[in-house]
Formats: sequence, C-alpha cells, structure tokens
Amino acid sequence: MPELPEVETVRRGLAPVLEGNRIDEVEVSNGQLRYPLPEDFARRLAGRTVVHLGRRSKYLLAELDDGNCWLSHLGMTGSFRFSGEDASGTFYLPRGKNAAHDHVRLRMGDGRDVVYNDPRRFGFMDLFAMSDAPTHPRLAGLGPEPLSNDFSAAALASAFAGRTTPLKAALLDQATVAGLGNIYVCEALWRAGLSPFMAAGDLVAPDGTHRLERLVTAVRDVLGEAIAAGGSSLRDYVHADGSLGYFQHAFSVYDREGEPCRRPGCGGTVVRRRQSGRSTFFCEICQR
DNA sequence: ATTGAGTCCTGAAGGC
DNA sequence: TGCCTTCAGGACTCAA
Repeated sequence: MPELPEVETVRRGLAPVLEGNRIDEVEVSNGQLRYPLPEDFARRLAGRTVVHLGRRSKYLLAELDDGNCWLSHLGMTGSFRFSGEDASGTFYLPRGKNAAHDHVRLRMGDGRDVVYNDPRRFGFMDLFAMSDAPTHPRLAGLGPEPLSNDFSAAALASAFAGRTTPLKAALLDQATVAGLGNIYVCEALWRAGLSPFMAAGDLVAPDGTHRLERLVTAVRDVLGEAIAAGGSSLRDYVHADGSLGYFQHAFSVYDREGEPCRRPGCGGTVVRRRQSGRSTFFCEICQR
C-alpha cells in the first residue's frame, strides 16, 4: 500500500514529467473519489504550469504557477501513469490495467498524458491556495516528517506521554508522526524490538529514552531503505502499463505469518494478530 | 479527551 | 465452474 516511501518514489518518478510543464487539458471521467473533487477542479487546473512537485506525509503537493496547490492522496489503490517515448521519439500512453478506473487525465504541454487510476477510489484530490496549506484540514494536524530533524525521541515522548493506547495505534496516528501505515509500523516495531501491544506511554521516561531512540532510528532506517529501494529501481518501478504504483519491498515481518523471525539467533516465528481491525505481524520472542 | 468501532470501495483469494 | 465470504487498509465519522 502506498505509504511514505511509495509516495516519495511516485513523486520522484512524476516530478520530471510535471515540473516546468503546462497542464493544457484536464479531463475528469469520475470526480467521485474518496471525497468529490472540488468545484471547477478541471477548469482551475487547466492552463497552469507545475512549478514544483513536493510531498508531505503521504500527500503529493503540486505547486502551480498561480499560487495554488494541487493535492493528491493515493489512498490504497491509486496510481499515476504517464506517456512513454517510442523509438522514433513519439509519446504514447501505455494501456492501463482497467481503463474504467481512469478517473483524471491531464494532457501536458509537451504532448504527454498523465492519468490517475484508482479502482477503490480511496484516494482523493484537492485544489487550494498554497498559502492555505498550513491550515488545510488534511495537512494541519500532521505530525513531524519522520525523516526530518523534527522527528526525535523527545517528540515521541511528548506524543506518547500518558497514553494507554497500544504502541502500534499510536504510530499509525498521523499526528504522532506523518506517513506511516500498517506495513512500515510493523516493520519498524520489529526492528526496534518493541511489542505492538505495549502502552505507548510506557515508553516514556524515566527509563524509556533508550527505547524511544531505538524506535526513532528504526522508523528512519525502515523508511530510508524503502525509499532507496524504490529509487534505485525507479526504472523497473514504472510498470509495464506505465503506472507508478507501489513496489514490493523485502519485509521482515509483514505478510510473513508462520515464517521464521529474521533476527539472528531469535528462533521465533512471525505471528499475525488482529489489532483494532488490522493485521499486526510481529515476533513474540524478540518484540517486548 | 481518548479510544475503539464502523464506513467507504473493488479485486483477489479461498472455501465449498 | 461459479457463487459466496473474507480480507486488504487510509482516514474519516460516530459513539462510548
């Protein structure tokens, strides 16, 4: 599922197509995404040039030349695909898996097409003044970017203090730290050797600083390695159908129920347990 | 205030 | 073969 590393990889793939390019035409075949597209979305986006494609948490933020911001969230199954170039230098848009789920199509000034496809329509888009980004309802409540200096043991201590909620739920809370989903939370907790079920508040001082720092490092490393994997395989990551979907990464616990724990000398088995409606994968031996 | 459950959506996978 | 159920989960709303 697209979590922060996948969205960052999509951003890197899409940036060269969008940045400095004018959006000549916008065609919306289904504006009923997770939330309906804003009024006049196509008309307001058409004619604009993308100045910069950025990312905050799992959101793509395209800064436009009129001071507006085009926001996209991929939900679970959202993907972008765009025109490739054949041997004679002619652009062609690869046929996607299911054209019935092509919801938004952009025709760029250089002749390329950019298409948003989303079978489940859990994704959404918005268009608003860049100056309103800090107070935008989807962005205002987000916690620190996990790869920035704002994410630290001190930040976690402040977010966790007094909380009885399970550690896993606290990390999935986008106000604690932005951009983690089920997969990378499971992976980071395994790497930090922490139980998904312990109370978040129990990690806080007097004796928790060491474990908080381990958790911060684990989150950073897991995300950083996943981004590096996506980035290094960016060419392969543009699928045969031209889409920038999410890539398969080698997981330590996620989706490995019944398989041996990968921690050297542990000898445990990966267990799957239902935790507030979601699957949690962990090792009972080395995650405490 | 905090926390858990329910909701949306479609396709893949598994059971019979 | 085909129908049925279950599961996947990001981020919302609602209720306890």
